[in-house]
Amino acid sequence: MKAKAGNRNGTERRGGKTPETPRISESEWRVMRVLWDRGPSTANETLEVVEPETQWKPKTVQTLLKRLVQKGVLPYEKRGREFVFHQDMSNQTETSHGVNDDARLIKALAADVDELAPFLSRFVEREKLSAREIDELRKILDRVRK
Amino acid sequence: MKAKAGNRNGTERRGGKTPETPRISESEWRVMRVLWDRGPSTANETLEVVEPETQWKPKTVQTLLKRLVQKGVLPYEKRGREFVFHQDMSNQTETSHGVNDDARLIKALAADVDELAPFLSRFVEREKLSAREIDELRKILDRVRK
DNA sequence: TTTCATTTCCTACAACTGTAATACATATAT
DNA sequence: ATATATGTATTACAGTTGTAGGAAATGAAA
Repeated sequence: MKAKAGNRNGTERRGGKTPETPRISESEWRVMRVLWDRGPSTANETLEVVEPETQWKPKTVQTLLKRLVQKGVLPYEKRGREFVFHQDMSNQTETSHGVNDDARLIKALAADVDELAPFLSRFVEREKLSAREIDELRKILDRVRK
Repeated sequence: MKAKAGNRNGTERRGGKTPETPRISESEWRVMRVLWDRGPSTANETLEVVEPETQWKPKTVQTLLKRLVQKGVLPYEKRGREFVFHQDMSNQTETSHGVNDDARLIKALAADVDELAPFLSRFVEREKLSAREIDELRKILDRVRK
C-alpha cells in the first residue's frame, strides 16, 4: 500500500512493485468466481449463473468481463463470434496483450488478502463473527493445511 | 447481494434487508483499523499511525474519518475544538444521528466477509496463497477457537 | 447473398473513492 | 480583546464502479 502521490489510475495504488497490480472490484470478483466454478465460459453462461443472485442484465456481465480483460487478468479466446473466457489459473493461453495474466491476478488477490487480514483479525477478536462464518473460514484454510 | 436497479447511493447495494448497510471503502477500513488498535483517537493521532505507510496528508485522513461518520459507522465526541473518534465496538455512545453505529458496522463487515469467503476459498484451494499468508489467516481464526 | 439474431464494441452517467486544497471557526496565547 | 494556530466544513476533481443502452459487426438461416 504505497499510494504515491499523483497516481489514481487503479494501478500501483496497492503497493505492487511493478507498475502492474490491477484493482479488481467486488462485482468483478463475482464473475471471476463463476469462471472458476464453471471453467471456461461465455458471457451468457456466466450471466445464467449470476443472474438469479444479482439480477444483472446481459450487458452488465459483458461489461464486467471486458473490464477484467482490460485489466489483464482474464484471458479469453474467440470461438465463432463469441468469446470464451478462461480462468484456468496456471495454463497461460498467450493473451491479448502477451502478459502472464495469472501472475497479475495472483497479485491482485494477494493484495486483497493483505488488506483484509488485519481487519478480519480485529473483527474475529471481538467475536462478532457468527459461528457459522468462522467455521466456514476455518474450513477453507484447514483444507489447505495439507 | 441484491442490487435493485436504480440504487447507487452506497446503501442497500449489498443485500442488506433494512435500507442500511453502508459500503466501507478500503481506505476507510484502513483508518478504522487504527481506531481499533489505538482506541479513541483524534484525526491527527490517526494520521500519525497511518502516514508512514500511506503518505496521506492530514486532510485526507480527515475526509475519510468524516465519511465514516456520515456513513453512520463511526461515533465521535467533541473535545475542545477537536473530535475524538471512538471505535469501541460495543458501548454505544448515542451518536450524532441517534442510531446504533456498531450494528451498522457489523453488518458492513459481515457483508465483506460474505463476499470474500467464496473467493478466498477458490484461492486457497489452488494453493496460490503463500504459506505466510495462510498461517496468518489461520492464526487469526484459531485465536477465536475459544 | 440478403436478412436476422446475436455478439461484441462504444457510449453513458450518476454515485463512490482517493486525494486533497481552501475557507471558515475557535481554543489558546498575548 | 485580538491575533494566531490549528481544527473542522466545504469544495474539488479525476478515476472507478455499478449498471446498463444503442450501434456496429458477423455467424447463421433463408
